[in-house]
Amino acid sequence: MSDKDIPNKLLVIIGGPTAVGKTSLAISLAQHFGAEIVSADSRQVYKELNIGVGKPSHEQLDSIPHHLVGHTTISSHYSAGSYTRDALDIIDTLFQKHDIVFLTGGTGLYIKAITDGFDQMPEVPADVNEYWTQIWKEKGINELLIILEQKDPEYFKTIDRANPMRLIRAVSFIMHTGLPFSSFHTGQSSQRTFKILPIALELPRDELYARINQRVLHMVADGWMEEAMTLYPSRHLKALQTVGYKELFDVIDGKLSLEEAIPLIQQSTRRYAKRQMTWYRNQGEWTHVNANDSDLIIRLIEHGMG
RNA sequence: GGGAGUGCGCCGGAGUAGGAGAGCCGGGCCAGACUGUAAAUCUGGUGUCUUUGACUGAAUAGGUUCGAGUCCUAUCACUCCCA
Repeated sequence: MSDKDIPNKLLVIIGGPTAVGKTSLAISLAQHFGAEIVSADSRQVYKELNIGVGKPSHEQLDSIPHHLVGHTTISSHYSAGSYTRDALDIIDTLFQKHDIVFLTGGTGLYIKAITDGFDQMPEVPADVNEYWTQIWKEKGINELLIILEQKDPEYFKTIDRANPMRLIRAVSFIMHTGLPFSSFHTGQSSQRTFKILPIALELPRDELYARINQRVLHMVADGWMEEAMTLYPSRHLKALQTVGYKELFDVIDGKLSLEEAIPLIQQSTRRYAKRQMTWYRNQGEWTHVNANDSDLIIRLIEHGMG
């Protein structure tokens, strides 16, 4: 497909680390351009998670249509794969009535799946994954490495052999489908029928870290602890393997006081933000813009619309 | 005022019967990886320099010794006990 065949549809992506100000900026941009917002956040998808994941407020959600926020539940097996299907569906629908759609959120992999696409491959049922997770816990990482080396020597060569999550994924896939995992990694990127403008918001490190520290205090003041208590029975679900909730569950368990937990939550949030910044620096072609420079962003979008 | 103890790299811990170490464990921080758990998971670095190596370093200043982080003296800081 050549450039002239691509319809004049533009997906504006607002990325950047947590607490940089994506949510409110995306809302004002969407209002400015009369558009709607699709979220790309692996934790805001759950209806049970609110305060601690920085979900937009009711007021914000009412001010502009949002998609993929709180549309699933923590007991589902939601993943990057399910997200990709859901998001592409919604984006296509939105482009039927709009020329511009905003995609915003902090989950780099989810955004990458939209921009570059995933290779098509069969689904692996959750219980297969759980089975191999159990094997890993009981027998260790070597058990997985042995299988992988036998069944998919190609992938064995390239995989990070210290990373249990990746190994569990690969072995689960291979044992379920009977096919080598690597045979599905064609690396062919999907051709989208819309243009993409990826903007990564950034702030000086000191400023961002100060905002994070402040935001954690606000979340606690807004009742984060109470939210954590209602979710405590679900603490082993993967949706609850989330910055802050882990620490608050320790408070409920009596391992920490709330006063001790707060600096720890601020710390793990800063570490999370750092990992995100690494992603935006090194994954994909992002235009880096100061988070306060909305004028520049508007000009970039207008230019992108052609 | 008297007594006891402890002092090393961003922090905590372990260890050291004179042959050492820019060393160990954990944390922090910095940097990195990333195609279905991704707020997850994983990796590396963290005295200085001209970096396959070299140099400086164990509170500070001296001393003993072939050799001192380790022993001695003084000083400083902190902790505890007694007044």
